[in-house]
Amino acid sequence: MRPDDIPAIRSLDLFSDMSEDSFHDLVRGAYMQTFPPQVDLISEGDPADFLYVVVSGSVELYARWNGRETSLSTVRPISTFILAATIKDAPYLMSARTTEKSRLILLPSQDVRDVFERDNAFARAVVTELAQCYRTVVKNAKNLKLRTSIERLANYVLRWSARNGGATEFELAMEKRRLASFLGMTPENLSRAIKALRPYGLEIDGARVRITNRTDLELLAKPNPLIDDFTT
Amino acid sequence: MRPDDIPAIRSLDLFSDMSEDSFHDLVRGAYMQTFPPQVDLISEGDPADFLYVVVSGSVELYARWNGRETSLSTVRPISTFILAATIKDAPYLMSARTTEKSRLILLPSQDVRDVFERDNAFARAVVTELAQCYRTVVKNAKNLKLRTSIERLANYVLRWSARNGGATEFELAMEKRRLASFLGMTPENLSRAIKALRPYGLEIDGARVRITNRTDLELLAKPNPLIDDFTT
DNA sequence: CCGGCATCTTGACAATTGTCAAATTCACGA
DNA sequence: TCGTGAATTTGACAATTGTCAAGATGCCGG
Repeated sequence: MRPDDIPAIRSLDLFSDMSEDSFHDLVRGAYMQTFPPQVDLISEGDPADFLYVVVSGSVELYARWNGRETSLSTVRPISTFILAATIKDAPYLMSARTTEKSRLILLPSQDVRDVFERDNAFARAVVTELAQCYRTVVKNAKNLKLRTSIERLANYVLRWSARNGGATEFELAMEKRRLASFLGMTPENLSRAIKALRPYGLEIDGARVRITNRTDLELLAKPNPLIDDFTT
Repeated sequence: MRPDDIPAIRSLDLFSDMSEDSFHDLVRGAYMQTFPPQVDLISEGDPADFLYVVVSGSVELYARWNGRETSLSTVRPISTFILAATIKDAPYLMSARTTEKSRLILLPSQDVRDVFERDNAFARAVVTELAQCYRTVVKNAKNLKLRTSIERLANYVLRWSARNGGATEFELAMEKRRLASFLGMTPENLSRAIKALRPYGLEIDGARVRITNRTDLELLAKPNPLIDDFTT
């Protein structure tokens, strides 16, 4: 593991409060690895051997059933994924693959569980992290069940605009195929949703997003902090 | 609070490991209350003033947006709800109402957070509980995104059959309107889904469920532990 | 036991979303 | 720069799901 990655992950909320000893125990058995794009990291159903930390690049979490596949989330630096499976020592519920060249840290799950048992500050940090994850998935479920695909797209764009400091123009963070899957629709349907939103003040040309009329777009999207605000 | 409710909630995984002192601190400020059916307990967006424990009856967690409403889960005895909001001191993401006459324990959130800070065993129990909640919602999201409404119904029935010890005949645990909402469809669509499953070995007459051909039903439902097994 | 009301079911229809095939655009390596 | 293959878009169509209205059923209180 590169020496300069240590302070980077140490500063994560999940690891910042724990004792120096515990942190040392955690990273002692860890290793860092760089993966090319589109590499399968884990497969749903596998035992949770590692807790992963995305240091650079990005990782897609997805799931399969009966020949169908859906994208559930994208993990960006610097954060961890599959913490719940690691702590519970349960099989992964989601598969993971890199979407681009990515540097990952792999922490052996047994070490994570050992430190979790010993270090109280770490145990509390895990709570905060899991509570955050839980609330994010609940918001996701609300988004899926309460909104049509056009509404989901409109709100997705507004969320990313907010994340970019309220920018009117920015780039899509993933290819459209993946975005469609994440939003719970087909790529064809996403194309049509994009066209349908043009009269409501949204233009997407390639990866370029332009909000031409925020008022109209918000009137249609009706963004709601209890679904769209990913800070609370 | 009735004296005989104390051992009942003390035996919950969430409370069983904590110190006697901590438990006492927790229940000292708690109060127990019995509510009639269809009483609104909390509303999404409200500050998380209490952690709730369902002692008897049942509570529906639901959410609203833009005039639409969807049922997200049903909490049955004995378990808690809205633990994540309580710990994070964040607004509720879901509303809650009793579905029947229910006895609930209300633990002031501040007390829960205080004990969480002090009692390490409790902090770890919270982790286990939250990890469980998280994985349940993830399974739910997979169910919604990967399956059609008919498949969701078929798997719902098989899950409840399993929960009833593999029974071939049992009663629906909620009215159809609520079930439809939970499964992400309209009541009309649920009616049709029920009819569509008759040739596949499922009969639902009123609240009575009869699996007449488990093989065919499973062939259609393709149940999967990574979506349908609520024990892992 | 009956009436009234909510739930559930059904039919007809509309909207949404998915599927398939073909055309077009785009990105990347030779 | 060009060619190749993947991604995206479009059109035509089908399947799924929702909406509305009406009728049937079931439950509860008087």
